[in-house]
Amino acid sequence: MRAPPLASVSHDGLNDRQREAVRYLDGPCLVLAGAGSGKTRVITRKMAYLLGECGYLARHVVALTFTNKAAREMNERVRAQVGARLLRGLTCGTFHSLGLRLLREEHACAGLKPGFSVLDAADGLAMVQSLLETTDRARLRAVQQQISLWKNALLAPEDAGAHAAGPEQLEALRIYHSYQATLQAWQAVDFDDLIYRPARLLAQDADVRARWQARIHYLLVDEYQDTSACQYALLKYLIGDRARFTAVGDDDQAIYAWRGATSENLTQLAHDYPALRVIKLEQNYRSVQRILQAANRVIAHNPRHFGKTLWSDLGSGEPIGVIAMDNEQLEAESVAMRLSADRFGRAACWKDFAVLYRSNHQARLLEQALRALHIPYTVSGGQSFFDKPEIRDIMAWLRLIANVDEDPAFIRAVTTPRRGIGQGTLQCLAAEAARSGGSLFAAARQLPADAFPTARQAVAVAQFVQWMLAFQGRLGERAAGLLDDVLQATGYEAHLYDTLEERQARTRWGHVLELREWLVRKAQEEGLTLVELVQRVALVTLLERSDEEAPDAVKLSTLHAAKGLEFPHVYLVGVEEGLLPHRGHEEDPGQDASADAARGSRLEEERRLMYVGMTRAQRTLQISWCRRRRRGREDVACEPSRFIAEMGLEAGPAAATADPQATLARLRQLLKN
DNA sequence: CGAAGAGTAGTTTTT
DNA sequence: CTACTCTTCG
Repeated sequence: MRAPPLASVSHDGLNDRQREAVRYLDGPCLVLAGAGSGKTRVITRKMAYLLGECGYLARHVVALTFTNKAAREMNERVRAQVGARLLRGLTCGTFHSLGLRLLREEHACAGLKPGFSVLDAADGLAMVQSLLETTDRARLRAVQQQISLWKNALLAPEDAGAHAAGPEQLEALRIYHSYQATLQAWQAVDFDDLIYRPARLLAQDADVRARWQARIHYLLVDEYQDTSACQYALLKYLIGDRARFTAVGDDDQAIYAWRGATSENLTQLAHDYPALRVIKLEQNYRSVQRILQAANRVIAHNPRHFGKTLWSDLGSGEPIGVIAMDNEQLEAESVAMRLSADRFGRAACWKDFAVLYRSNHQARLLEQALRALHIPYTVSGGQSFFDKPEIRDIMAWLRLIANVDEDPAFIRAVTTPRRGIGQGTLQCLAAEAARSGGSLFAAARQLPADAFPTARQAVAVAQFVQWMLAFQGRLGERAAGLLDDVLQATGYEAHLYDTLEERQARTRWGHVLELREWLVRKAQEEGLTLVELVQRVALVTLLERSDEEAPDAVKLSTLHAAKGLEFPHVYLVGVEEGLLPHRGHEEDPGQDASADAARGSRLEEERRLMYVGMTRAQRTLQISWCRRRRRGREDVACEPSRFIAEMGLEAGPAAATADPQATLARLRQLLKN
């Protein structure tokens, strides 16, 4: 982060407001931190303050974030200030990882066995599919999302009925009931359960509540505006009457309402804790004035609860560029070329640049365009390492060893690599499981050999069961040896080379070895058992090495994934009606009195997304939109986003009047030489 | 049972 | 255009 000007700070590098936020420990504290106002600095300094000067023991301090990356960064920054020794025992992680830990430690009270599984979204969707018996993907996702929203609103299946309206919601409710029952039968939890179940448990069980409240003496929450009702409930139970906590957030950057977050939690906090000290951070240390002013104008179109006015003394900066391109292909090419020219012209590094967009699929064209000009880049988000089929294959084995009752893992493990067990055999097992009410594995174990159509199937199943039981008995061993034996037993490497082309097999096997390395390293570093490792993997979205090595590369990122980051130069692409704001989110606020009108309209959230994107930029901001864009099959005409008008740029001789197409041709010529 | 082929549907954001 | 699903054949 850029060093603040000397005049406004004292020796400790904090301004008055920031210092107040760090030092205030007497009661509940809410820090309203505008974009670029030094939020991370405050939160890490406060942790250092607690652990250092105030003598809090690390194991009594909990800091919660939304992403693993944010947690890791926070950890490092605090360590740099207080040293590794004082950090031992500190809980600094995501809501989900804290929830997982609580469930693990209190598994008996929660009605779970120690090796319970954590299902990822794909497994959850598969379960909804089997329950709903349809292949309509849109419908399946809608049901899954509805269930997720109910959980985030802390509604059990029994309670959700009161909030379900219409045949579709009632159907979703029916699925919700059986969904939870099936999870319990599998001894599995889904992502949302990692918050939902701990919150319920703390509400119901006074002993558990007392245990955790005694343990947490101070709690800090980052990105508080993105908490759901469920997460807020969890927080309240953890905080207890002591109410020693600091929440940091910015209602203007709330962009996760679609997954159950309610920025009402900000106003709710003042109601629930009348002693709440509210501190506003309004000086922006990131962006030049032109950018900040335009962003302020855009966000001013939203109704706002807290009157923050961000200001900056970093100079006015260059005008914001807005250009229109004929289609997304040209847009991507022009970004690539302007990027090249910019880097040269400003003598900057590649990593000083970011290209931001609304939705993931936009990355494709940009990647192509950048690759064509040999511009190094990294893509944030996108498909995760742990989503790769070869990784899911191996993980299915490990998950099954940890919890033989988890049917999704069973199905995957028993069918890959192919071992003569297919649809027919699985149907046999499913029938038995349905009859006895047990898991597929239990069925495989119990079913006599003559229950299968062919003897071959019976043998294959029996052998698989033997394997599994043998591995299960070795759960206590070191992860490395067990893992190697699993790979050996499955013959996975040979399977890859048998079924794929040489090249592909080699990369995939490489991934498997990477996974092996990662698991073994984790096991050693943090002293985790295989069971713990397997549970944690569901929460890890990216391999950690990916941002450890910091190559000099342009960052391609969705707006959502860009939150919390900053770049000297930002290109914001696809700023059109229908994309940003996204289709179906353009309705004007106010008219309908439906439930989510209270939560603020979707348009407002899209506007905040624009605001987040703009405020990532430190020095220059380039915005582009396309006159035509391919949507599905057909080309459609597009109009510039209303947010461009809302920026209120002075109509000058700047970029608006330049002919981008001509510029493009000129640049193209330039690059040829 | 499993692999290769043809046809078909699909585009928001993520822990 | 691509990725995935369902179908058909060995």
